[in-house]
Amino acid sequence: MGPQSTEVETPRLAAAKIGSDVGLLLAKLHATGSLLNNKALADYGLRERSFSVLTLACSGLEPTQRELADFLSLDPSQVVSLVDDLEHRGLVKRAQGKQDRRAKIIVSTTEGRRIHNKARAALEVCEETQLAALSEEENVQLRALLKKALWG
Amino acid sequence: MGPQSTEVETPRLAAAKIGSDVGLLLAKLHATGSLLNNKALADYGLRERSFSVLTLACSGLEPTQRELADFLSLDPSQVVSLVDDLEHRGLVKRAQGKQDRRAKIIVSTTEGRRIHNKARAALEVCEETQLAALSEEENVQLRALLKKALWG
DNA sequence: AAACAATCGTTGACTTTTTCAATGATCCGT
DNA sequence: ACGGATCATTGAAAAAGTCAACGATTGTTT
Repeated sequence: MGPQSTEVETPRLAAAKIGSDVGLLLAKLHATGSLLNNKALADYGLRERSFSVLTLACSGLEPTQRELADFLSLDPSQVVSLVDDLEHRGLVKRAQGKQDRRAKIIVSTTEGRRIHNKARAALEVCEETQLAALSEEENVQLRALLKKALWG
Repeated sequence: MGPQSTEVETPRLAAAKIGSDVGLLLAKLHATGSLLNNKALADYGLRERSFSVLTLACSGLEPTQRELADFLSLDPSQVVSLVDDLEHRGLVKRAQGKQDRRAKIIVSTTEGRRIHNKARAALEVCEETQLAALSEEENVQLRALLKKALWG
C-alpha cells in the first residue's frame, strides 16, 4: 500500500468543464465528507444530522424545531424524528416555547453535552483529514467563503 | 418586500459554533444550490445528476459508467438508471469500451449536445444567483479551494 | 370578543433515493 | 486454461425525502 491511506489522485474526468461546476464540487466534497463524518459519529450512535441537532441543542440558543428545520434545510417532520431519537436516548429534551406555546424548544441534557463533546472531538479529526490538502489559511478561507455565499 | 427577491438574512442559529462546521456549510450550500439547479433544469427534463452525466458524455473524454460512478460519487446501479433515461431520450449512447469490452463508454448524440448547451446556459445563471454574495474573485477562489480540497 | 386565517409540531401515506447482494460477461495474472 | 477480480445490470430491501392533513395555539380582522 502507499505511504498514506488517504491518498487521492486527480481523476481523469476532472478535466471536463464540469470539473469546475460549483454544484458538482459541493456535492462531491459533501458526499466524501459525510461518509467520513458518519463513520466517525457511529461510535456515539450519531449521524451528521442528529449531531447537528445535538450541537444546536447544546448551543444555549434554545432553538425551536422550526428553526432547526429551516437552518438545517430539513422538513419539519424530519426534525421530529431526529429529536424523538435524541430524546429517547436522554441527550435532549423538549421544553415549551416561551413566547409561543405551540413551539417546542430543544435543550440538551447533561449526558447530551457529554456525548456532544466527545463526538465533536472526533469530528474535528475528520475535518482535518478531509481538508488535509488545504493549508490552515486556506481552511479558514474556505469556511469564510461558504458562510458568505450562504448569508452574505 | 426587499430590493431583491433572493434576499437572505443571517439566521439566529448561525451564531452557534456549528455555524462554522464545514460539513454543515457544505450540506446547506449544496441543498440550496440543488433546489435552484433542479428547478432550472426541469425545463429540459434534466436534474442535477442527469445533467452531470450528460455533461461528461459531451466532454469528449468518453467516460465509462464506472468512471462516472466514481467521479459523481454514485452507486454503479444509479448510473445505469441515469444512462438508461438519457439513452431512451436519445441524448446519449452506450458504446463498447475500447480496451475493455466489459466497460461501456457513454457518448453524447447531436441532440444531447444541443440540449446540453441550453441547459448549461440556464445553470450558469443559477450559479450566479447562488453565489451572488461573492465577488468574481471570491467566486474563483471558492472553486479553486473546493478542487484543491478534493484532489490536492 | 368573536371569527378568521396562519403557524407549530406531529402523524401517516407516498415517492424517491440509497444501499447491497447476486449474476453473466470479460479481463488479468499465473 | 484456470481463478480471482472487475464491469454493467438487475432486483430487493432500507433509508430518506415529500406532502397533505390534523389539533393546538397564535395573531389579525372585524
